[in-house]
Formats: sequence, C-alpha cells, structure tokens
Amino acid sequence: MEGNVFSTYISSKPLFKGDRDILRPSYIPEELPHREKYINDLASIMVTALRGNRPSNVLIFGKTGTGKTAVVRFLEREINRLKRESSKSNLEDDFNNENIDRVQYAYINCEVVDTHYGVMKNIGNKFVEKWSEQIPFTGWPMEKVYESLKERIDEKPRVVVIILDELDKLVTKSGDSVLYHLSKINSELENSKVSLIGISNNLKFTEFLDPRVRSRLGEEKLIFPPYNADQLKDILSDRANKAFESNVISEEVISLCSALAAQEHGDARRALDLLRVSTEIAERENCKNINTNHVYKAKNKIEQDCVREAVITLPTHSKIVLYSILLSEKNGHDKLTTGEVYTGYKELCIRSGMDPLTQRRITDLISELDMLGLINARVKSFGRRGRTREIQASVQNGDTIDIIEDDESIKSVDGLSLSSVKQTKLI
DNA sequence: TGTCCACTGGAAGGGAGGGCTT
DNA sequence: AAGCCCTCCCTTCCAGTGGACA
Repeated sequence: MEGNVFSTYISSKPLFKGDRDILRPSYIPEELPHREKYINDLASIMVTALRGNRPSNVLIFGKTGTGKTAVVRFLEREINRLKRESSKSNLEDDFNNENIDRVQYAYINCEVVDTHYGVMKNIGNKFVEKWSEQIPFTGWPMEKVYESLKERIDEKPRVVVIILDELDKLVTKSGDSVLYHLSKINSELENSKVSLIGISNNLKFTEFLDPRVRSRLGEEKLIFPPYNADQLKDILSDRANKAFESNVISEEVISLCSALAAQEHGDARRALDLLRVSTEIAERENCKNINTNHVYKAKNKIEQDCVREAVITLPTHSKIVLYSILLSEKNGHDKLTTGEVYTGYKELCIRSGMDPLTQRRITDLISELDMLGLINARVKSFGRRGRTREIQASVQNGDTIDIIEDDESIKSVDGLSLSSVKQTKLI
C-alpha cells in the first residue's frame, strides 16, 4: 500500500458515516421537515387513487429547492410502501389490495425530456417490459405514439399518476400539445384513469396554455413558499445527524450554510450542496471536522463549477459570441450593443475560417447566454440611435477566456493562435 | 409631433440527421 | 430504397418599438 497514490486518502478517515447520498437533493428522507402541510394536502387529493378513482389533476408551483419534487416523490414512496404492506394484510372497504395495487406512477423530468414525442414515448415505455415492445426514440408519427401510449395504459384497470416535473420547460419549448392530449386522455380510456401532476418553477407558465388545457390541468393548485433560514437549518440538521458522526459538524457550520442558501431565495437544494461540498473539501484537506472556512470555499467552488460547466457545454458559436464579448471588455469596451457583438463575432469567425451565422441567430444566442447568467443583456433604446440590447459579461473575464481557449473544437476549427486574436482590437 | 435608427422578436420554412414503415 | 415522421439548427422576412432629435 505504501507509495500508492491512494494511500494517503485510504488511510484518512472519511467524515461521512455511511451513505453520502443523504446530502444529495435527490435523497428522500423519512420525514420532510416543514412540508408536512403540503404532504397532507397532496395526500388528501391522491387518496382517491387508492379507492380506485381518478384524483384531480394538480399543479404545483414554487421556486427551485422548495421541496416540490421531494413531496411528490415522498408520496410515491408512501404509496409503494402501502402496496407492499397491503399485500400482507387485508384492508377493509374500498381501500382494498386490488385498488392500491392498481395505482401506478410515471415520473418525467421535462427539463431532460423536452419534446412532445419524448414525453409521450417515455410515459408509454413505463408500461412495457420487453425491449422489443418499446416505442423507438424517433421515427413514429405523433398520432401513433399517442395511440400506443393509450393502448398500453388501458391494457388493464389502473389509476396512472403522471408527474411532469419542470413542466414550464416543456411548455415554453414545445407548446402545450402534449398537455392537450394527456388532459383529455380520460375520455378515450375504458379501463384505466389518468391523473396529472404538473410541477413548475414559474407561476406564469399557465398563461401560455390553451384555456381548456389550463382549466383541466389546474383542478387543484399548490404553491410552495421558499424556506427561511431557520427552516433550512432544521433540514440540514436532520440530514447532518444521519450523515455524520458527532463532532464532525458544528451548529455554526449548519447556520452558515442555511443563511447562505436563504439569501438565494430559500433553496434547500443549494443548502444541501453547500454542506456536501464543504464536507468533501474538509475530507480532501484531511480535517477531522468541517468548519466555516470549508463552507466559504465550497460556495466559491460551486459558483466556479457552475460557470465552468455552463461555458464548457456551450455550442461553438455561442462560445465565440461570449469570447467576442469578453475580448471587447478586455480591450476596454464594456456595455456593447448587439451590432458591436455581432461585428466582433463575425471577425472571429472569419479569422478562424468559420462561416458566421446571421445576426438574427446571434440575437437568440445572446438571449440564451443571458438566460444562463453568463452575460447581462437588457433592451435599451438610444433614441435616434436605435433600440438594441446593452450587453455586459457577468462572469470573470480572465478565467472564462481561459476556459474558452482550452476548448479543443475552437482551436481545431480555428487554426490560428488565439493569443493573436486576443491582441486584436475588436469593433 | 413625426421621423428615424438599430434593432427585437415572431413566423414560416428549409434542410440535415436520426429512425421507422412499406 | 423510397417515403415518411420528428427534432434541431438555422435563414429569411418583416412588423413593431422606445425614445432622442429635428
């Protein structure tokens, strides 16, 4: 073991008691602190399914990290638990084993699956086991996918609860035709019943819906408020007790993580990430416990990683647009207009032997960069000098330029020394 | 008050790419 | 192999716009 690259790390004692996933937002604990009311509200709606009837459709709103998904998945687990228990005991009345057994969940994250086809296909495939019977990931006409989905659901009597997480992403990207079909599916089913739970960060997304869809979908609405710092502290303490041995973590560390996350609209996901990354940093430093220094380091690391990840995964042309903005700023031109950014972008494209996209397309790429938080672009009118966007980078200039310059695809299409471009005054 | 600038952003449509059906 | 479907990325066209300026 001696001399092995891992030996230092193997000999150091991990701070986690066991399962690291306890500090991941996807972990569903036995209790969800400060969400009891919403669990009960949703349970009172979903109980209809256990009686073999269709529960009302539900729309759940709330910002990131307010426990929406956790509450829905918590109930899913409870229903599954009930299924297992009911098979052992005999329940009375309409809560019979058969009804409970017929409840099925289908969870779709619309940020991952964001097309009509993809959503229908994924739901349909939850009801087949054989690979050969799966709906292919492309190729079928929409109508056929829908018919197949219907057949599969209606194969036997059941109550299907379809959960569409991040529903606003689907609607803004692909419109409401999936919701239109799914919300009227019950009139076309003979044996089974379908209930929808839509989860969204954005309260206003229903404005994009057809009025019929809106009313069918929003039979019940739940709005999740953000957590405050005290509530976040409870959540973190709860998880910390499960995740760590005593003396590993202090009250002060938990308070700091909660306070930092509370500043960002009470995001529990953020609080958990902070605690998890702090722990990892402390472990890497071979510390026996976690201190506030680790939390500040974790905060920086998470922020940097977010930017890095966002920049690395940008398509090439978006990278060049961002590069053009950063280079111009480096040359003392802040607050650029769309036209100026486009001129810089075109020059970089020409120099690197690429065909530039049209200005219309670049307008969209600028909007996307703005949405990612990499730049700040707001529409401003300069009177006779026209109306345009005023654009500024909102990431650290030097670091981000380095990340873009590391990109192999830019270098390869480029074929010229980027450092020489760096010297060129743009615009 | 009307003009004009420099865009914005919606709509329509082309074409490539992935894959199914006949 | 030909025909079809869906998605994605992109272009083209164009009506609309906020506000400085004559």
